[in-house]
Amino acid sequence: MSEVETRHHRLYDALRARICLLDYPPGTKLGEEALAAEFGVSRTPVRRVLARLSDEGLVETRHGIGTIVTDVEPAELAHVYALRMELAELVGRLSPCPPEPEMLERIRAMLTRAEALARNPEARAFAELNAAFFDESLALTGNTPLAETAERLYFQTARIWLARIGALDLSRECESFVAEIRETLAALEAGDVMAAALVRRAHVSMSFTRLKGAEGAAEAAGG
Amino acid sequence: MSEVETRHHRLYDALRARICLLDYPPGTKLGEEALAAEFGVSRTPVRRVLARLSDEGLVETRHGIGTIVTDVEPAELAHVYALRMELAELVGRLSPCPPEPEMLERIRAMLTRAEALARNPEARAFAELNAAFFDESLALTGNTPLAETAERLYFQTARIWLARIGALDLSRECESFVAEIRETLAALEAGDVMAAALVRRAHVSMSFTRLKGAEGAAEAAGG
DNA sequence: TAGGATTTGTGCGTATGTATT
DNA sequence: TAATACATACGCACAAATCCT
Repeated sequence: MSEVETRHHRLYDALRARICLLDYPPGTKLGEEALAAEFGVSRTPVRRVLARLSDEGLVETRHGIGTIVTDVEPAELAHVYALRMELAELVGRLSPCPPEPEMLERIRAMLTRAEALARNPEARAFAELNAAFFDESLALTGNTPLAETAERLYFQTARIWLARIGALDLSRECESFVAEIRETLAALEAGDVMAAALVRRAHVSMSFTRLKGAEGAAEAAGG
Repeated sequence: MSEVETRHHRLYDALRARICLLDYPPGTKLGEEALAAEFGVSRTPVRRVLARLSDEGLVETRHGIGTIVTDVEPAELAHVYALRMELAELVGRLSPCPPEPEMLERIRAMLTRAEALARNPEARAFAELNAAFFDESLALTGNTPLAETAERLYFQTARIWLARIGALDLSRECESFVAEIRETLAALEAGDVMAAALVRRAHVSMSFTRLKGAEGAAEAAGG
């Protein structure tokens, strides 16, 4: 990979992570000059990265105003979740890849961390571990376009889910996550990728149901 | 829409169409300077569009060499088709939208044009009509992320299909297309979006099968 | 091997658009 | 309403990379 591409990825990954972990919550204004100074480059490569984030819908750039981290409307959120559920299942049906031993080892390590997290819940550590687990799940399909699509959709809504997690029961979310990793591990150790995919689909569905419930409760309470 | 965005879309749509209709076949070098001169802008907005096309995988930009229209490997092609089939079905399951009368009218007009094309096959006109029909099909779902994903995948492989169409029986492709429009129209006139989605899935599948058959025949013949 | 031609990447000054006072 | 501040969009000149002779 060329040095240009390396730097682009470094910038892109850093900004995307900050957006999705709410270091930059929706509405945050990202100054080209400030980012350029922080990363030790000029405005040009920064603008290249912001353009990509804009094409992907994570930020919105407007002439004379700035580059602002976007929010996601509830209707759009529902659509993304509905699609993510279907894609999760497709991971088990289109070119499923049996997991390598190293992958199982990594997931076991995640389970340990998740269990510790469940005993001592913390939103940000939860979000990071969740993202890492999602990243592993993408390796279960050899269908590259499917993996790329699933990843894009995950990053489009991860930050919204994290933003609303205060309204949810964080410890309950952690419990559910631990259960998901356990069930996934059992499926993968049996070599059943389809079962792992169905577990994931079920948990995406439940996660969205809890999200909707929390939203409804917040609205009913006048929030 | 701002003037900046308007120009961006004009450039983007133009270049994407040229790539997908094989005005720029894979391997073509797109010069920033030349495009800037043709569209009466400087290199900057051209580079903005080429960056987007690069992120979407339609071109590949390399320092010191140029921006080159990509090709798609057979394995990748198979993955994209497999995914497109599934997404075609999802159009009927996720937020299906009953078609408006104007849409039916437009599809009837397409049927007429397709029938004329079947009597007098022509690859480029076929490709354009096919793209227009696909565009209409996206309106059948209210799930925006699904529609956007389906569109991206369509544009990733449309040019490959068109490039290989010489190896196929063009008149047979036209016949199949006429049949697809007829069946789709029947389904939509009955208000059955799911049936229309299944028709589409079936035809995407058959199209890929014919493509594989032609590839295999070409290889067997030593091509 | 060297050097010139060509092409993209970068840096920065300027133009343009927006919001606020 | 006008002026000012500030941010992005643009265009150009130069640097860096590649190819060909």
